[in-house]
Amino acid sequence: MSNPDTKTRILNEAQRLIHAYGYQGFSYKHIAERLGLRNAAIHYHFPNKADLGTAYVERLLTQFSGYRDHLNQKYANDPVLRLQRLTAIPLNYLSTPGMTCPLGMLEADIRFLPAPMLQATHALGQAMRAWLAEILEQGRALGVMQFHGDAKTKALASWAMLQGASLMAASHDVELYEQVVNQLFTDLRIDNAAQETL
Amino acid sequence: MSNPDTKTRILNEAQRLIHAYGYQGFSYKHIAERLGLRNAAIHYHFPNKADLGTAYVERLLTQFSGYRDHLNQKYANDPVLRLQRLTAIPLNYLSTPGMTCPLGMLEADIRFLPAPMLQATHALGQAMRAWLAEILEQGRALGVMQFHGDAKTKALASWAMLQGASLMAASHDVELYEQVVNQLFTDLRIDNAAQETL
DNA sequence: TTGACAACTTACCTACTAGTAAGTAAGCTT
DNA sequence: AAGCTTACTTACTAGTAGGTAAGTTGTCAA
Repeated sequence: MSNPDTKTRILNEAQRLIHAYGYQGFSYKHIAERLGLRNAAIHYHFPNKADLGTAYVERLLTQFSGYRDHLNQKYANDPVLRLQRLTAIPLNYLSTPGMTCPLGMLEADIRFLPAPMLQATHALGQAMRAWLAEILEQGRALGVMQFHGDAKTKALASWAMLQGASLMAASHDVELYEQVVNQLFTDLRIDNAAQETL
Repeated sequence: MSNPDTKTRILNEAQRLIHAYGYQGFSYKHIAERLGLRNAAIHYHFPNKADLGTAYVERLLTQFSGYRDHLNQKYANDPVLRLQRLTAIPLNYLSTPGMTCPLGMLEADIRFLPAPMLQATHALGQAMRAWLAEILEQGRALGVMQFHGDAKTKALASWAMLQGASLMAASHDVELYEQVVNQLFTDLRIDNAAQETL
C-alpha cells in the first residue's frame, strides 16, 4: 500500500464532517478536497456513502464499548463517577464550536440514514441507554441516587434529555448542555461535592 | 386572484414535507409535483426557500402563541392541565407515522436554516421554554408539582427531554414519547389520577 | 523482467438542486 | 379598448449530488 492510512484519513474526515454538518450535509467532494484526492478515490475505499456512514457508526460503537467496559471495571462501585463520565462524552465534541456530538447528530439525521447505518445507529443508542439504566439502577441500590419509577424508563427519559441538550447546545453554546447535566444531577439528588469534579 | 389560496396550499404542503423530511429534505420540485404546479410557480409566491421556511416558522409561532394564550386564560389556575396540553402538542404530529414534530425537527436541522428562519426558530423555542418555566413555577408555588433547583433550569432540562423524546419517537414509535412524558410527570410528583386524563 | 495487484486519476453520467428570464392568458381598472 | 397586474408556464442556467468505467502508476513477488 502506497499510503496505508488513506482509508482511515477518509473515515476521520468523514467523522469531522458528519459532526459538523450531519450525514446528509457532507459529500464525497468535501472529503476529497480536504484530503487532496479525487471524488473517485473515496469511492474506491468506500464504494458508496452508506458504506462510509456505516463504518463511521461501527467505529463509534467500538470506541464506546471499549470506554464503557473500561469504566465499568475501573469504577465498578461508583455509579456517580460513571454517570459523570457518561454525561461528559458529548463535551468532547461540543467543545469545538459548531460541532455536534454523535448522540444528537445521528438522531437528527435518522430519516436520511441508509438501512445498514440505521441498524448500527440503533445498536449504539441501545447500548448507551442500557448502560445508563445499569448505572441508575446501581446508584439507587447503593443509595447515592434517588428517583421514582422504573430505572429503564428513567434512563430513557434522561437519555432523551441529554440528546436534546446536546442538539440545543450545538446551536447555542456548551454551557446549555452543562446546565442540563447539572439539573439531571440535582434531580437525582447527587450531592454537590461529587458534582464539582465533573 | 384566480386562485386565492395557492400560496396557502404551498405553505401547507411545505409544512407537511418539512415535518416528514426536514427543511433541507424537501425541494420546490416536491411541492410543485404534489400541487400540480411548476417549479417557478413556487418561486413566484416565495422567491426563495428561506422565504418559504420563514413563513412556515412564523405561522407556527402565531399558532403557538394563540394556543398558549388560550390555555393560559382557560386554565389560569391549573398548571398541571397546562403542562399536559403542552406535552401533548408533539403528539398531534407524531401520530402520523414518519412525521416529526416541529420542536425536534427544527432543532435537528438548525445547521441548515437560513438566517431569518433561524431567528424565527429561536424565538419560537424561547417562547415555548418560557411558557414551560412559567407553568413549572406556578405548579411548585401551588404545591401540585415538586422539583429542585431553579424553575428556568428545570424548564430547560425538561424542554431538552421533550425535544429529544420527540426526535426518538419519530424514528421508533410514539409510545416512546409517551413514556418519557410519564416519567416527567412522575419526576414532578404529579399524582397519577390527573395523569390519566393525558 | 514480467505480471499482478493496490491505489489511485481522468473523464464521464444521470439526477437533482435552487433560482431566473421571458412569455402568456385572464381579469381588473380606467 | 388600453394598459396594468396577477398568476402562472416554458425553458433554461449553474452548481452539486452520488456513482462508474477505464486508464495510469508504483510496489512487490515470482
